[in-house]
Amino acid sequence: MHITQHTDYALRVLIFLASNEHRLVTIQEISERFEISRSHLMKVVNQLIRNGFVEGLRGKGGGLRLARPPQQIAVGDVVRKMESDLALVECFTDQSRCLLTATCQLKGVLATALEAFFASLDKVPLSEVMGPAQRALLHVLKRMP
Amino acid sequence: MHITQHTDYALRVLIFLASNEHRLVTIQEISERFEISRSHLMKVVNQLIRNGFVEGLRGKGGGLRLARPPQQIAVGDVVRKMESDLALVECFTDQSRCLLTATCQLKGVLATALEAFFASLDKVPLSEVMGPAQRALLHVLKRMP
DNA sequence: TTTAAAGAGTCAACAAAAATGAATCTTTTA
DNA sequence: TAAAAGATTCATTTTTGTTGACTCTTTAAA
Repeated sequence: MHITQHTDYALRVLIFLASNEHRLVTIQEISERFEISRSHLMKVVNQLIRNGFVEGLRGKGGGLRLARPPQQIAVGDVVRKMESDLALVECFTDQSRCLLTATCQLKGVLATALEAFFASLDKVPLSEVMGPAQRALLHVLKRMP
Repeated sequence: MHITQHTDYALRVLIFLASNEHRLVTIQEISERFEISRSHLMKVVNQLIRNGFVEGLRGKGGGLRLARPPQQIAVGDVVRKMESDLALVECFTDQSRCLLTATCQLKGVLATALEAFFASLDKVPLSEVMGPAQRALLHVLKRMP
């Protein structure tokens, strides 16, 4: 049972962007801050952009920002979109050759459990994993003109 | 997000044993039935025995049987015991070097979701994943002297 | 209209984890 | 006491995930 580091990084990038909502942040900056190689991080960011969580502005003076306010981004959604392979066991796929398939109910039971996992994560918006200090900052900024 | 095939096999072995509660089943037989190598399956069975789900009787005429009736074995318990590494993300471990650690609440959120996953599996006893036909057989056998 | 700053994509190398099975050892009971 | 069962160890192979170099494309500022 693992979430790929890819997904882990994605969440951290989002948290970082949420903590810097008032400005554009470059991949360069994040890669330095998190001590991850730029090109590696790029792939993570890319997927975040393709999935509509982040807006990437190219060209001089460009950078990244959240596509929506952090209150409207559910952690569950991010994990679902970033984890490409959610087949918990072989028999989730079409080419299963498990000899119990006909009779066993395992697949449904595991699928239900996976839903429970995501349902739990869906309840949590990005703004709630940011940490108190950063969340407070978010409130202050909202009041500013 | 994956469960290892190891765990998958473990569940299948248990289902098979539950479907043959009235007799001893050898690893040999299971390996033939599931088309898995004997020595590989052995490791799975071994772990099942060490965790008290299965009783292994050695020597001539020996074999395997469930240590408890299938109604008393929760799927969640099996998965928990078979999956050795339940650290969803790096920061679950002690040596985490995530630079957000101090402030971010991700760890707790993911841990809660993982609990929800297992809570869902804990509700399901082995007897419920066996398939209707086999379960019916179980009832009949219970009534026999 | 050029240039530099940004993201996008491709590719190959590397590392870690999981799966597999051969060979050998131990226990036990018919 | 021999044969049938599980137990253990080890090495190999396969798969998956991680990493980063290199090159391409876009775009806004100078």
